[in-house]
This record gives sequence, C-alpha cells and structure tokens, in this order.
Amino acid sequence: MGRIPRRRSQKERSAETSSRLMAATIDLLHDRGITRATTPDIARAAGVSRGALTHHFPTRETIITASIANMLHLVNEDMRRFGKAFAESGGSSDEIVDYLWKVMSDRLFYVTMEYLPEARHNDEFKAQLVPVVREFHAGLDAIWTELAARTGADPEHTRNVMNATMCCIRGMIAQTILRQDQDYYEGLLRFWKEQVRQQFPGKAAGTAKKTRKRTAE
Amino acid sequence: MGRIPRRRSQKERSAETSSRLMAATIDLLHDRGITRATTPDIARAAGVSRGALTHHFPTRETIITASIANMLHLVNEDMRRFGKAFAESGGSSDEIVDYLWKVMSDRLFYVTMEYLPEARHNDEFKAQLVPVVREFHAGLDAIWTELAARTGADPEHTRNVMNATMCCIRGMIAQTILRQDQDYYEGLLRFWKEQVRQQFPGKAAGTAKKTRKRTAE
DNA sequence: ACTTACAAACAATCAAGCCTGTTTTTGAAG
DNA sequence: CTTCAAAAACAGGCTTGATTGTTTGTAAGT
Repeated sequence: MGRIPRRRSQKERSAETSSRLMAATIDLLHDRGITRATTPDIARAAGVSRGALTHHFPTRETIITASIANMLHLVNEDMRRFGKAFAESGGSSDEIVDYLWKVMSDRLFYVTMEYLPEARHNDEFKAQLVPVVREFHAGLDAIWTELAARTGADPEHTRNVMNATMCCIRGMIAQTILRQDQDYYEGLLRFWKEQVRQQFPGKAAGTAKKTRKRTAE
Repeated sequence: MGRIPRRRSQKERSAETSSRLMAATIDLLHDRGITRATTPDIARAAGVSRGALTHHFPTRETIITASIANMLHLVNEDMRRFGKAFAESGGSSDEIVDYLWKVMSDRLFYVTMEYLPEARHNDEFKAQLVPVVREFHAGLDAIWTELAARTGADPEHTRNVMNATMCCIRGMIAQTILRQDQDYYEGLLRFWKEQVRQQFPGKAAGTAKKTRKRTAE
C-alpha cells in the first residue's frame, strides 16, 4: 500500500526542493543551454510547479547563480578529495591530467561555457559569480600548493604548470563542440602529459611505467 | 548642396549592405552577446531597415553563420600574412605567442564563445559551422606546417606545440571573463613562452634575450 | 493562528518570421 | 537617347508565440 511519506519538517522540504531545482538547472544548462533553460522547463525537470520555483528563487538569475555556486562547491570538494588521495598514493602526473580532463569535460566546462557569455554582458549576474569563481580558483590553488609541497616541487612552478594544464583543457573542450576529432584530442593530451611529466622530474617519471588507467574511462 | 550619390549597380549595393550587416552582426555578437543580438538591433547597427536584412538573410541564423564564416576567413588571411612575415623576418617564438594572444583576445575568441554554446544545442546551426571551422583549422595547420619547414623543426611536434598554445590561450581568455587578474595572465603567458621557446631549441633561444614586449599590453 | 511551501493563472514584453508596399536599377524595345 | 516594365533592393507594419515576473489562492507544517 502507499505508505504515507513521513511528515517532513519545513527545512527538509525546502532543502530538498531547492536541491532538486538546482540539480535540474545544471542539467538543463548542460543539456539545452542557458537560453533554453526556461523557468517552466526547470520546474518541470525538477518535478515541481513553477510557483514552487519562484518561491525559492524569486528570479531566473537567482536560481542560475545559486546552481552554479552549488556545482562549483561540489566539484571543489571532489577535487580536494582527489588531491588528497593522489598525494597519499603518489601516482604519476598523468593521472592528474586524466582526472582534470575527466572532471572538466564531464559537464563542468560545458556548463561554464553556457554562463560565461552571459556573465560578460550582464553586470549583475557577473557580480554574483565573481566571488564564487574566485573561491573556486582559490580552492584549486590550494590543491596545487599542497601538491607541490608533497612532491617537493617549486610551488610557483607547479601552479604555473597546473594552471596551464587547466587552460589547455578548457581550450580543448571548447574545440570539441565544432571539431569532432578523437585522434586530435588524444594526441594533444598525450603530448601534454609528456610535457607535464618533464616538469616533475623527481618523482613522476619513475612511477609511470605506462599509464595505469583507473580514473579514465 | 547634397550631391546625388552616383548611381550604383545592384551588385555594389547588395555587397555593401551585406558587408555592413555582417560587420554589425559581429560587433553585436561581441558587444552584447548572441542572445541580445536581435535582428532589429543588427539592422539598426548596420544603418538599414529590418526589411533589408530579411531580404539578404532570410533568417537570423543565416546572417549569423554568414558573419562568422566571413570573420574566420578574414582572420585566417591575417594569420597567413603574419606567418609569412614571421618566417621571412625570422623572429623569436615569443612573437608568435604574442600575436596569437592578441588576435584571439581581440574579439575572435570572445565572439567564438558566443556561438559555441548555441552550436552545441542547435544541430542545424552546428552543421553549417562545422565545415567553416574545419577550414579555419586547416588554415592554421598549414601555417604551423610551413613554420616547421622554415625553422627545420619536426612538423608533428610543431603542430602539437602550436595547437597546445592555441588551446592554452583559449582557456586563458575564457577565464578573463570572471577572473580579473592581470598578473595571473602575464605570468602564465611568460611561463608559456618559456616552454615554447624550449621547443624550438635551434633558433628561437638566440633571438630572445629577454621578452621584448611590443605586442602585449 | 500563523508562517512557510507550493500551485496556477495573468499581464506585459519582445523578437522572429511573414507579408505588403515603395524605391532603385536593369535591360531591352522603340 | 528615351521609355517602360520587370526585377532586385529596401522599408516598415502585423501576428504569433514564448517567457518573465507578479499575484492570487491552497495545502502543509509550527
């Protein structure tokens, strides 16, 4: 029989609805793009009414910025976990590149490309995102710094290498939209790993006999 | 008194109007973004009526794709010219990086970021752009190949270095939208030039005593 | 009872495509 | 060289459709 769903507190209801709305927003941002992610669509995707949406997020911009902030927080946590695990297990730098590629190309940067143009033309929207992104980048920097400390590499040099890696991956992902060329990306990524490996002369070279792929798929 | 403007042929009128419309389209794509670049705005910016626009370009997509194709052709020509001049004068690889950064960050990649997301969600739009972009990339590849031939470097290696450079620049420009941090970009660019220089061991190292900044600003 | 969460209808806005006129150019006949 | 009808270039209004923010009404929790 239909069990009567336990009486939930307001906080629980509110938090769950918000979460579902934000998740649906990111899904739509990724799947249909920011212009097609309309408030009726978001509400429908989240399985709630548009009224519920407007109750939690008064304007469309509000829910989008909240969703982005939420997404970046989650990604940052995941990255921190990876960084910690990596430092402890002490793998090859290839694994870092593979991990970053995976995380970035699995929605993150596609979603980013949806809102960046809007941020460029909408000052209010931009103002809300700048601190969020700043925190994200600060989180990254902390991970790179810790990585440098663990591997004994120069911190600034490590930051440069990792930031360049991130930028390179961003540029590649941008290209994937209009350039379907698996060989191109694989070749470039292989080349890049080689470069990164040479930047961590001390330890990485030894551990990496090949590329023990575990994270990549 | 008002001189009667010389009687122009249909071809002249048509070509000029089209050009103005396409130029206005790119301007608006850059200045206000693809969603805000409405057909009334484009017509107004070009100084023609909306009727004229619909006469030359039946749909909004048509004028946008045409404008992008036109822009990429112009950029490709400019790059070819630079490549030729560079090969003849034989400068440092730093100059290549500076040039690419300048070209890409002077509207080109910002405009690109406007239409990439749309292409990701609009198959028809994408289908029209794929060949255009393919040609653009082919043009780039030709330039890299010629560069390798002139400097005596390995062609594939050169392509990898230059493609990585392009991707890195793309990623950096994407960041510029939400991360205002001149030092960060300058530092990263300096680091990158260093890397590139090391990839052209034969000639570049000599010419570049320091970094003769001329193009960057 | 009172506040919070949710539902759904409403009004104003605005862009895209279509369609109907008007002007300019063409080219061919007289 | 002039005339004139057809075609191309251009101007601007109209309709439809979709979206956002607002508002009013209802149910669930405190």
